[in-house]
Amino acid sequence: MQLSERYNPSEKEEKWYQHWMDKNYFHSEPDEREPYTIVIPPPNVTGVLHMGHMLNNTIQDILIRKARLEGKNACWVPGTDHASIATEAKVVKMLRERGIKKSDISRDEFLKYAFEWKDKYGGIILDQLKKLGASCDWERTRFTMEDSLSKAVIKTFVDLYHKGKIYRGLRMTNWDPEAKTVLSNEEVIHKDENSRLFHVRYKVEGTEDEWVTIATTRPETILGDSAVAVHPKDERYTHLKDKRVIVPMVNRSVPIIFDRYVEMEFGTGALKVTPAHDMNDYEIGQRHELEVIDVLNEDATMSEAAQFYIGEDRFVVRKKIVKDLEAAGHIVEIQDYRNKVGRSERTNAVVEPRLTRQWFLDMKGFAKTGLNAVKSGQVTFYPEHFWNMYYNWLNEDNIKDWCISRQLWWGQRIPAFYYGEDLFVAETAEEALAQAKKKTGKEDLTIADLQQDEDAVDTWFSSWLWPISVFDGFETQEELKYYYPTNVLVTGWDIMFFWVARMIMSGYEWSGELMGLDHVTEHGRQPFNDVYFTGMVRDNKRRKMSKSLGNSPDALALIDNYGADGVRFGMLSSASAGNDIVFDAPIDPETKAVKNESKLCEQGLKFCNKLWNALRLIKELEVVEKPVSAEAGKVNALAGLWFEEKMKQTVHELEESFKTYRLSEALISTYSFIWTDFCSWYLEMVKPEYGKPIDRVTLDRTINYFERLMTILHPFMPFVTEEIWHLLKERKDGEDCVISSYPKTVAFDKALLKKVETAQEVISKMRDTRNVNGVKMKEEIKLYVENTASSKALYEQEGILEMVEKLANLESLTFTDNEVEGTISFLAGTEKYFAAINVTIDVEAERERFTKELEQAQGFVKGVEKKLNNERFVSGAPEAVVNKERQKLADGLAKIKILEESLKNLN
RNA sequence: GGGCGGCUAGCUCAGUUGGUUCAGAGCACCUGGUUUACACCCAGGGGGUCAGGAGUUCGAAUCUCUUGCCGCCCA
Repeated sequence: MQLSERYNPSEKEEKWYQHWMDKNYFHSEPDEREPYTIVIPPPNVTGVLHMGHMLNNTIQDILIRKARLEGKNACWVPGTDHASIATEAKVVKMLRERGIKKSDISRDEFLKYAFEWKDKYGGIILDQLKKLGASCDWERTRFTMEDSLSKAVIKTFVDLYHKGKIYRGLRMTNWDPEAKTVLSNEEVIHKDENSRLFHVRYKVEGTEDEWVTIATTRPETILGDSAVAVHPKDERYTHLKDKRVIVPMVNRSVPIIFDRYVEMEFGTGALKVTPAHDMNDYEIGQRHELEVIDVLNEDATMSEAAQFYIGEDRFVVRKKIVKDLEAAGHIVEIQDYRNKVGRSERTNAVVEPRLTRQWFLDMKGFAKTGLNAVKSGQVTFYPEHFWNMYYNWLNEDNIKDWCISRQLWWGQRIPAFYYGEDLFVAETAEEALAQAKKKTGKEDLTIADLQQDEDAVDTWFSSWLWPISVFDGFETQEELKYYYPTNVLVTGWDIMFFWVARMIMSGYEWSGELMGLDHVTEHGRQPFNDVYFTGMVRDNKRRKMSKSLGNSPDALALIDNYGADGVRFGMLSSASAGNDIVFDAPIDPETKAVKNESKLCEQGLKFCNKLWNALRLIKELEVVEKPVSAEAGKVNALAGLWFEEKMKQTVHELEESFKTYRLSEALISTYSFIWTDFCSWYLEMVKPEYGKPIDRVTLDRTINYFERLMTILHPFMPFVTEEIWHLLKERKDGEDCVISSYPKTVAFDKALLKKVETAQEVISKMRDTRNVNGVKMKEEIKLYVENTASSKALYEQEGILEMVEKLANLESLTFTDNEVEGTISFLAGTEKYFAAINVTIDVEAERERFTKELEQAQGFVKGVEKKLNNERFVSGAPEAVVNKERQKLADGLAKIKILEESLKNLN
């Protein structure tokens, strides 16, 4: 067979993905096997694949593919969430381009356009996941706005309302003036920004020239001031008790109030109070029964109540009012200042505190449940320390009620119906009507008399149901009972509050009601047993990679350049759980644009090529029935024995890594097992001399090992392993790597591994000796080993001697009882070797080398002796540790003896 | 202000209950090698006071305290 010189990912990957799809390998139906379930943290329907998705979904795919190989019923449910704010913005934009204003069309018409948009663009990210190799059950693809999932949202809303956990109230809320909707606290991102602190003086009422100076970063809100507050203990202001000041411009007389909230050290110690536009001022206002003057419209332009600048934007007004105040002599000082500014997570607009009437979910009980789920171990976090962040948010001192209503159309409409002052919450208008009739006694009421709430619920109020709703769990529990609790949720820690915490809450809220007490008592109420938090993908300046910063490489371009396998390797090899990863995509110094290049991904591609070349070696060998020589037979047999044990050892290590989600570690172990142990040692052992054939038994065994390696590597690099799997031998229909079987963990022969390791050390030392002395690898040389009990024991293992001869390219390896004249000696293990090298020996250099080694050995022995002479160590440490120390001492002493002899012989 | 995480080789990071010469990997670097599966390669090599200090222990990169710097979460 003729194989191309290099592995070419692009031509293979599409072919195999299609093959897996044709075979329907990713589809899962409940059966008698143990399930292994993952629900995807639904990406945003407006999203395109970015580095975070690649990391996150590579991890999920590794876990799900491994479970599949282990014979479990692996089910990975994909899908998207409807992302109300982001999508509504996109749809509004699309409409604008078509010359349609949102305000001119009805809610239903708008939704029609929105679904149209979603059908066109909403699946992009899922198609991109296929390029990455994600083995999702695509038949199960769900969307948070589809019927069944929407019904679940409505049902749970009504349920929570009747349980008394949802209420409606007038509160200070976070207003996004761009999206024109309220936000939850979690959707506001606070960051330090440069601003200015303005010191403005207000005249004390009834005086000619007495002033109180306040400090503010938001002078435009002065127009809505309804008091000036000072600290009751602030002596600078005690004389102003019961006095009033005049608010500049609007000339409103407002009281000077005394409130302990005021920080005396900050600014001038006097605080302007604007209850309508600041969370804290609102509270002060309530305490002192102050007037609430709302000077802003919903789009953050000045309202009629402001009296000035009506209809102008708040930031424009900020500049104008400073000028006008200055002209009127009110500005005392302007300082540069840094303060926290809250911006909308989605639109980046500066969030405006605003008094609005909204729906809230009472979080007290939920928070307790959420905490307990993790504390009790029913849900386990990886890495553990994320518990701290979780606790911090959920503990009763910090938890805030969740504002769940949004002033948007793209989302599930709140099932609340108003009739005058009365409110009816029901799953359908008909039910609400029935309630209304009962309550009012008016039998002739119709649906048209009821007014449904205009708002939609927060997107997260639908995605928190995801682990249940993707199985249609609120309608029928058959699938839910099989797949729930899911095994693991893989997500970035930045989404801990949005998803992780709330999914846990909803899981505990409804799993029992849905599946019955007996069922959840046995299987658990938690939506997932484990949570694997990934880190954020950052650039080399440690900034989070994002589209807006332009510092993220194009995910698909990376796949084009290195293959999905290469990219998966690159993503994962740098990603230990929970730690942020610095991705090495370089920046073009000229264009300043990020290049779609990566050293890590390149390493992945090179690895594919290494595998490919190992395959080429095997495929191009000529085969005979018997080994070409007795020596070859012995080496091949040893290679087989050894590699079998080495594989068992590696599988054991991998299992340990997987258990605690150390996937990066697992990949590196697999990589070095294949590259170093298989290619550099095993294949070199069994590889025939140039032009010679290989015997069939060895070749078959080698193919068998290679095949098992492909299964082990498959979860990490699915495409190249499938390709090689098929080229290794003829396969029957359906005999594919993706569904092959993963090796089980079994005990392995440590003694044999140790012997081969020692032989490898001899070979390395011999190679080094050649290197140092400038002896070519091709030149065969004679090597002697001192005849000792331990060297005898080593070479009693059949094949070791032949292995050393072959890989060190020796003419012979023989035992000797004496020092061999005119040779260069070296130590390997506790054995002394003499290499008959045809060079004049530099006695001084040799002496130096031995002396250095001797000093090292003496230092080592000294340390060990100190330990062993310590009573408390010998009696206190475990016996195994003490024995190891004794062995170390013996080995060290033997080494010293040899080195001393060598030095003596030099003289 | 409350809390969390990090500081280990030039760079990016591993190091699991303290115990093997435990100080490690990859990249980068240096030396040698190409008719031989692979130069996307092979064989070797150099390089670290484990941020500083103190403590616990027979024994500390690992546990405790403390100082410094960096990053993050919450207010």
